[in-house]
Amino acid sequence: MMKETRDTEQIHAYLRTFRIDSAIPEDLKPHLSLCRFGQGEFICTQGEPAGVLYILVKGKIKIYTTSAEGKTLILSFKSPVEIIGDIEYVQGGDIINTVEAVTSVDMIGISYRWLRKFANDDPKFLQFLLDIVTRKFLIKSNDLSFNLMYPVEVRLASYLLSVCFDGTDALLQGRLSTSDLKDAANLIGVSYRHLNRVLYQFCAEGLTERTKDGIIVINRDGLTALTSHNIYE
Amino acid sequence: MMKETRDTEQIHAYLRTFRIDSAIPEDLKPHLSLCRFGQGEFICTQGEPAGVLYILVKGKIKIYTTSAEGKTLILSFKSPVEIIGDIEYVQGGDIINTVEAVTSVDMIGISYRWLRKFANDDPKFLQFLLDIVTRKFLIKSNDLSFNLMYPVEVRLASYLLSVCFDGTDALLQGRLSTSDLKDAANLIGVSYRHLNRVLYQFCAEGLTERTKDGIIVINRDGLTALTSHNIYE
DNA sequence: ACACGCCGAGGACAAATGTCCTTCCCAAAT
DNA sequence: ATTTGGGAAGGACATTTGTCCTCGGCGTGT
Repeated sequence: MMKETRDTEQIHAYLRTFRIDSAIPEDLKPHLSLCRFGQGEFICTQGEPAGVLYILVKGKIKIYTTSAEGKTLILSFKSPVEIIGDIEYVQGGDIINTVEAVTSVDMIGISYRWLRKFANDDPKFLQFLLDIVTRKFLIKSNDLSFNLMYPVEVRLASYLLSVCFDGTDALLQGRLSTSDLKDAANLIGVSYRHLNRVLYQFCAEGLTERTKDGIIVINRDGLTALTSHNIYE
Repeated sequence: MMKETRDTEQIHAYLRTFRIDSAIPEDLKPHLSLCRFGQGEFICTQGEPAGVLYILVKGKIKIYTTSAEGKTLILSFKSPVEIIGDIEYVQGGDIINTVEAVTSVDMIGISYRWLRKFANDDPKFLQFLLDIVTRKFLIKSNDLSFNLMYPVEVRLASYLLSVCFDGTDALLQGRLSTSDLKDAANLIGVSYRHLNRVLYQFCAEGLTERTKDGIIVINRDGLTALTSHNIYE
């Protein structure tokens, strides 16, 4: 179902939009392709061999990991611009996490084969990667500290805020469907049951409100007060 | 109390030992210095401006973060070879975490000033950094999943194992002092009280034993069984 | 309209974890 | 040797979080 094209125009438009034009060596540019994934499709699967570096340029993806026991844990949701497969490219191992398209998604794909040939010694490109990976590290690092240091209440408030005024879903401002909430619970690392309890609290305090099919954030400032300065991502 | 020298012999011996000789551009080599920190000394402090990249070549360090509320969380212990200040170098921000010498410590220090001048466009060096940072990312990523997916019991068992047969402290094989245990609790993100409870369990099951000033790991395989495949770091 | 079935919210209880406090042991000081 | 202080272990209780189950609403098919 994934559709791969070589729409050079489109690809370069994306590169310009996200200002990564200059990070891509000229020799590499002919080998970029544009990949469109449908909603729910898998972009890559944990444990399989890695071979393509993707740049997310449109849509929203979900990244999660599956433990040996089969438990699944959502690690993050990402919007453009984001890189997938960078870690695997550098380390040379199998794919670490599963990535799934939440909406329909456009990605620029670059085969490792061409990367090694045309980009592996290019300082601009390496600096670009380095910037990306250090950013990812910082985000992970914050996540980890945040999870260990703060109670569910704060983490949930923080998460609600992060999706509430995330420009990408302007239509649903502050609105979360039930399935979103389930994902939130998973991301936060707490049972859905307990998330509901905390949500009950939030509603009682007038911070949120329940609707037929989810919740709405009513009092953004109230939630902000809970998280003070610590924001997810 | 930190002592900085230019013992070229020693520095190059270290570089060779850890096979990072080839990652350092020749022009940069004259600007390396050897820094010795005493036990308990701070190598760098969260929030201060960053200026030096350090390579840990001897001794053991502790990395921790302090939250806005003043709570402190141990992120990791590290032995050679490890890089400190890489993220800050790439991102250009202040120091992210506090790093403290657990034992007396030798580090090779390189000023950002010289790095920018002699290494910033060097593919070998950039690849070296990239390798380091992706590794760090993987470790963080595992930590995060591990913490969210497994109960304290498993995390503690895993941690005990990781320090038990970590060659660096061969003399204390499987022996943990009380203060080590406090650190362990902090690292795992659990109260010391609770860690003691779990430890009580372990002792009851014959996995560990209490001594006058700490515990000893008795049954390594038993602990391994608990953690199955998931190992800290 | 009615019956059926699914799914989500919340109740009830159990397990995990945190907080506070008491007790006890050991080491240093007198 | 006695005292004293600090620190560590464990008891008691509170809070958080998980598991399991029930109930009710809503959509679907007839």
